[in-house]
Parts: sequence; structure tokens; C-alpha cells
Amino acid sequence: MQLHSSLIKKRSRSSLALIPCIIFSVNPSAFLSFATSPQPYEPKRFVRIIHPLYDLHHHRGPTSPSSSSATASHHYASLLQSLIEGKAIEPGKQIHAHLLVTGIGLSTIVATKLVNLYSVCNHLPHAYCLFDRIPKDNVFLWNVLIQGYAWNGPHQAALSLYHQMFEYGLHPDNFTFPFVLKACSALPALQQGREIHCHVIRAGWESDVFVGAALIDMYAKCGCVATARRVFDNVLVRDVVFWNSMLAAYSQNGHPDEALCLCREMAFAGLRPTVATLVAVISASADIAALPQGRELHGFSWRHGFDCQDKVKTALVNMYAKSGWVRVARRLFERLAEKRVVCWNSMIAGYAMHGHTTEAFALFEEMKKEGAPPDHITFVGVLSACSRGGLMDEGWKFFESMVKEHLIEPTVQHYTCMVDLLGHSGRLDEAYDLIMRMKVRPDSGVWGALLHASKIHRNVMFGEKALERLIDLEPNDAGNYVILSNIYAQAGNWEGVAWVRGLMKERGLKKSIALSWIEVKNKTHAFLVGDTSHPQSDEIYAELERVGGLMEEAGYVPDTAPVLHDVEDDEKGRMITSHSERVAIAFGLINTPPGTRLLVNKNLRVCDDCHVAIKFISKITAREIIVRDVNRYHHFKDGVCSCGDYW
DNA sequence: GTAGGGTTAG
Repeated sequence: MQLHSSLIKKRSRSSLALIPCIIFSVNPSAFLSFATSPQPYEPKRFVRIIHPLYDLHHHRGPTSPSSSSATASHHYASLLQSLIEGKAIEPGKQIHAHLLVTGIGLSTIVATKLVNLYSVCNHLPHAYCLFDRIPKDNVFLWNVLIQGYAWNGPHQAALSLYHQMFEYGLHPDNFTFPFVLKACSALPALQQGREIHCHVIRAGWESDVFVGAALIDMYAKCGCVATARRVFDNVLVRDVVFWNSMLAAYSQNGHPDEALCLCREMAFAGLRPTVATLVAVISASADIAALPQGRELHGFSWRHGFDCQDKVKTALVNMYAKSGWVRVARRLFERLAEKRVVCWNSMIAGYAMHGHTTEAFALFEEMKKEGAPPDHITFVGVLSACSRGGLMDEGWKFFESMVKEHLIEPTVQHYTCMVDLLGHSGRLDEAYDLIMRMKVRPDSGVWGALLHASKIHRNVMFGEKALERLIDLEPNDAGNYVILSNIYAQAGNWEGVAWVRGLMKERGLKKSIALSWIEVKNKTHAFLVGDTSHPQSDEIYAELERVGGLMEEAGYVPDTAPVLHDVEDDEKGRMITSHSERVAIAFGLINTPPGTRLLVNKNLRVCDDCHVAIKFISKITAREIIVRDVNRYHHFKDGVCSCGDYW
């Protein structure tokens, strides 16, 4: 027996342990084995493992007697089972060939294992080919194939297989449902997902924790968070992963508050968080720039040893960048052991959000130099940096290099950045042309970008075109209607204003109430417009008046045109000087030592007048004031804002 | 014998 061996390291899915697979070549035909023994390789152990196979190969075992044949089947099946666990496709292929070449043939059990192996290793054409030629009378066989298509696509194939099962008189079980639901999440396919949910209920699996998690994931990916929550409530025996699914559902669908609240419930229920819990919750606090929670979670991660996990670190980088602590984010980023593309993306996007274009571009260059290939999300970050900075030429250059050099097909998000960039420069007709020429279906983001650009450049025609589409795409988003109403008001078209307001009333839409919050001494203080509920209310308004006087001396003229009331139009008759962000800033001024940087958050965009006012405040009080609105960061310093007055 | 969750942009 001539042997030559090579060691292949395969990652086991469950434990991430390294499983050495030793491949041997045996005369006359290629032959192989594997060893799950720990390294270093032990010859004695190897011989014990190879022995039965060696016998089989020389036809000493699996000849005509049925008992021997059954033994052979058993040996091959257990061999294949280990290959499945190690996801070792090549040895599997060789066994398959060997069985066919030597005429040993495939028993049902061996064929099933091969389908399983091909399926988990994403060799689906092989898996299907084999599946097609064997009896399909057990659910297990269908499950493994559906699993393969659900993980690797085409996802539609998983769904057709699921439907075919019924034609064979088989019924899906508690394994089938998670697999096929995974395919629905990936597509995403809500209608089919709902149908499967009905089957789940009929089959009595709705309180199964695995099926439940899959349903939550499916509904979350389809944007139906409320339904996901109903599923969550119906499952009474919950484990950590199940909780994590619901946390992720909230965190990924723009419900960060609910995610944070659920996390507290989870802790109360006595469950210990995992890496996935922390990643979901940290990213939820990043979404609302909840720095106190974010820092608390950072501390928790550190105390429980999660902070050395790169995924947690990346989530923290993202959280600090989004919460206005870019330098802290960068320090953490530098300490990452392995900078994966997501880490670079997170940091680049962080810079872009703050309008730090130079840093964003520099990091992009560094990334390429370090040999980390940028992906489509990297380009979303870089392009949004261009659009924040109004850098038209650079934007096109990046867009073209993405397509030509990096062979990345532009997605709807890239087009959104480009529309934003063109809109920024007032080239609304070009922006509209680009939307018309897009290879992908324009979504609400693209039309939203055109709508905002129309507002800034006071263009009624493109504003109307954009709202027309947005009414179809997100009919219940009050913000869109308000922007067009603003555009009409700016143009003095009061009929237009009345029409839009009428439309909103008819549809029962109300603009969200404006809210600003500021963190002082580790405590968050939130304010509504004209808020007088704070214990320091009198001092706050005295400060607003004092600063207001200085501002007028410096040349500030409050713009009281009706349009200004539209960002926070709930406060009819109230003074714009009491807009929530100004109240929060005044609170910050009286509660922090002179010169301290103020960081204010707002749930809507800053209105035009407040933007002007805050520029004055920053100069008069010699403070750096950072306002994070729903769209971006504004760094006010010495009477200038980093957004260049475009937001 | 087959399982489920997590980082990025807008």
C-alpha cells in the first residue's frame, strides 16, 4: 500500500474545532480515509480507522452475502456522517465514485448520506441528481435537500421541494419547517411564509422553539415585526437563541427601544446573554445613539469577557461612531485583531455620517492597501461620504470604479447616494434621469432622496414626482407628505399645502412628535417642543432668552415664515425658539462647564431656523455643539456647520 | 440522522 498524505483542516460547524482530515491514495485506485483523532497524527489510531475500509476495498467484506453488504453500508454511512460533520466534500465525492466504480453500489442509507453531504457542502446539483434517482419515502431525505437550498439557494427550489413533498404523501415535520422558513426569509417571501405558518399551526408545531425562531426570523425579514412578536409570545419554553431572534427582529427593523426593553425582560427571565445578544442590543443602542446604554453594554461585555470577540468589538465601533464618539470608535477599530470588511465598513460609514470625508477616503485607501477587498456596502459608505461633502466628481469616480474595477453591480442604495449627490448640487433633472435609467427598481430611499433635494432647492415639480411614487411605496409615512407641503409653502402655493394636509387628514396620518435629548452626567434628559415639565424649566427658558438676546445683537433674525413650523408643526402658536433641540441645548449650557462640547439627539430633521440659530449659539457661547438628527450629524463650531448647510 | 440568532448603508 503506497500512501501519501496531506492534511486538510476543516472547520466543524458546531464547535469550530479543527478536524484534521487525512487523505490517502491507495493503489490501484484512489482511496481515502479521514481521522477525527486530535493532532498530532497517530499511526496506530489511523490503522484502526482505515482497516474496515481497506477490507471493503479489496472485496473481502461487501461481497454477495446480505449481512456483509449491510455491514458495508453501515461502515460507509458512518464514514459519510463524519464527512458531513466536517463538511469534507472531496473525500465524499471519492467515496461516491469508488462505490460506483467497484460496483458496490449505493444502498438507500448511503445514498441518503451522500445527498446530505452534497447538500451541506453546497453541491446541490449533485445532491439533486442523486435524490432524483432514489426512493423518496422518508422526510429526512427531503429535509436535508430543502436545508441545502434554503442555505445556499436558489431559495425558490426549497419552496418547490416543500410543495412536492405533499405529492409523495409525506408531511413536513419540526425540521422541515425551520429549513423552508429560512428560504422564505432569504427571498423574502411573505405570502409563502404565511402559508407555511398555517401548515405549522395545523401540524401543531407552533410552540416549538426552533420552528418559532424560524417564524420570527421570517416575519422579521419581511418587515412584519408585530407578527413576529405574536409568534414570540406564543412560545412559552424559550431559550437564548429564541430570545436573540426576537431581539434581532426588533434591532434590524428600526425598533431599537423595543430591543433594549426585551433585553431587560430577557435578563429578568434569568437568561445569560450570548455574543449574538450583545451584538443585537449594542446595535440597537447605536441606532438611537443611546450612549449611556451603549457604554453600559461595553462595560458588561468587558466584565463578562465578550469584548474580546471581534463581532462585539465591531458592534461597539459602530455604536461609538453613531453616538458621536468617533475617536473612541477609531481606537477600538485599531485594536481589532482581524479587520474584516464589516469592520472597515462600519468605521468608514461612521466617518461619512459625521461628514468627515477626508478620514473616510483615507481609510478606504488604507483598506485597499491592506488587501481587504471593498464590498458593495463599503461603497455605500464612501458614496455617502461624497454626498455628505457634496463631492460630485469624487462620487462619480467611486461609482465608476466600483462597477469597472471592483465588478460590483450598483444596488438601489448606491443609486440613492448618487441621487442624493446630484440633488445636493441642485442637478435635480440629472438625478431624475438617473432614477429613470436605474437597472434596479427604485425604492422609497431613492425617491426620498429626490424629495429632500427638491425641498432644499425649492423645486415643486420634482417634489411632486417624488411624492407621487412615495405615496405608493410608503403610503403611511407622514414625513413625506410634510416635505411636499413644505415645498408648496416655500413656493407660496397654499392650495398645494391644503391639498397635502387634506390628504394626510383623510388617511389619518399625523407627523411624529419632535423630541430631542441630551446626556449630562450620565443621565439622559429628553424634551418636547416648548417643554416646561423639566424641574429646571425656569432656568432653561431664562437661558434661552439670554442667549436669544445675544443672538439678535449678533445679527440673528428669526425666520417666522409659516414654512418653518412644518418640521415641528404640532405647536401651533408656540415660538420656534422653543423647538426641542434648542431647549435641550439650553439645558446643556446651564448644566455643563463653559467650553464643554454638547451632544444633542433629535428624532426628526433639524429645521432651517434652528440650524441658523444653533450656528449663532455655537459662536456666542464658544461651544462645539453636535446635533444628531434623523439623517446625519451636524457639528456646529464658530458659527459654521459641518453639513455645509445641506441636510 | 436533519435545526434556529448576531456586525455594515439609507
